[in-house]
Amino acid sequence: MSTTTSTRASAARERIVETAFSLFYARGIRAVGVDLIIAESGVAKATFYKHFPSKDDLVVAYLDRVDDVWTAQLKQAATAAGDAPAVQLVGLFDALGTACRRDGYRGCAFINAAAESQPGTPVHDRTVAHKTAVLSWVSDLATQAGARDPGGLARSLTLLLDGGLASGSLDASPEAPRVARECADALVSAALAGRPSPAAGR
Amino acid sequence: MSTTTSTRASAARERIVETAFSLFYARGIRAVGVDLIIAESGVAKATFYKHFPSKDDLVVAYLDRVDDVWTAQLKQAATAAGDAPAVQLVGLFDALGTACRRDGYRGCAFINAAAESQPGTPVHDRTVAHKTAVLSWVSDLATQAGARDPGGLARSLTLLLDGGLASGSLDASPEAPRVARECADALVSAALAGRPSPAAGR
DNA sequence: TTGCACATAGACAGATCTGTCTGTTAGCGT
DNA sequence: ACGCTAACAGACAGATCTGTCTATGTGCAA
Repeated sequence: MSTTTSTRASAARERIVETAFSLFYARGIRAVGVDLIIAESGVAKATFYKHFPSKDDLVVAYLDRVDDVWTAQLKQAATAAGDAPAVQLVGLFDALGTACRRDGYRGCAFINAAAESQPGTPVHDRTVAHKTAVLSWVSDLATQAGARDPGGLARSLTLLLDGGLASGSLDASPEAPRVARECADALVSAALAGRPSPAAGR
Repeated sequence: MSTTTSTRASAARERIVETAFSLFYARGIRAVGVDLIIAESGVAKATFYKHFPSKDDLVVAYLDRVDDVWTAQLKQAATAAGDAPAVQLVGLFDALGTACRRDGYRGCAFINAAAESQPGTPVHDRTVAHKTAVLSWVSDLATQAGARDPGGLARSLTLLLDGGLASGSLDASPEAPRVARECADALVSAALAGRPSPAAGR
């Protein structure tokens, strides 16, 4: 087992991805050159290109990192709200509020990346995959909650979530996440009306 | 009166803005160089820089153009749906469906532009101004409709709209706009429950 | 000790991008 | 007929960006 190797490789690679995470998000992907990332992460150019044969490879790694982080925050917010799926569907919106409040918040990294890439490219595909994964997770939750139309409810909620993510950076007020959460609450309640049992129906 | 002058000036300027409109939207702002716009619009470089001293000036003109077009489409969809404000609040979502169906659709030009610019710059400010204007228009409509909480309703609806605009480009299915519209319908009905009169209440 | 895998340092090529500058051409009003 | 203004054509400077290449250093294992 090449523990030593991969550990050492990780050190440089990890620094690169970490730096890319900050810079790409804060300034945009095209606005940040590899030279800056190399300088900022204190890595040699050859090392950089050994780990990431092209800039796009790093961008993909960046998006994978964002996916890990954001998905974890969503799930954490959901479970923190309670055990019942219906409660979790609303609770996940707390992650939105937390994200928008963080300073340096600049919207959804995926939507931003999609804005800078063409459909059909690996980078753009990553965005689609992420949004699909979130939708499917919310859909499962809606099914477990016993919603009348789980797919439709999930779609509505993710629409609201994406809207909140997009608006949050254009609007200093904390109103957007709050309204999104309240709105989600109303939608979930409506979708569950008449089947208030904690366990899924039938 | 310099009618002649401004008419002539318009010809070149108009071609530039029109070209920028297509290219910036389709490929992203940073991805399109001024050289390409100059070539594509068949204009001399000196002429370009006479009308737009810097690329950013053109980007601002581009966003102003998008604002005109999109705002008109929203209002057209709203009035086409009917005269009652409550109906218009839902009807405006038809513009979303139409936009998403157009091919080459690549999300909201403003959100995309914001993704490529820094807060505090003229370009970014344009985005904020646009979103603020839409919110305020929807808010007026909600007030006229006699909604319980016009501001909150307007916020919810624009959240849904932005979410639809963002998701629409990541998701080939026409489901997002449809769900957004249905969801808007539910929200408007809920906000108006108990005051079904076409004229605002009290 | 010798070799190997990984890292550093930084010069370099080639493309591209923004913005400037020079010189020429065409239409319009006086 | 003349001059003004806008437009055209395109070379040029300077910066920046991606990606390659050479030369060197370092720690671990056999």
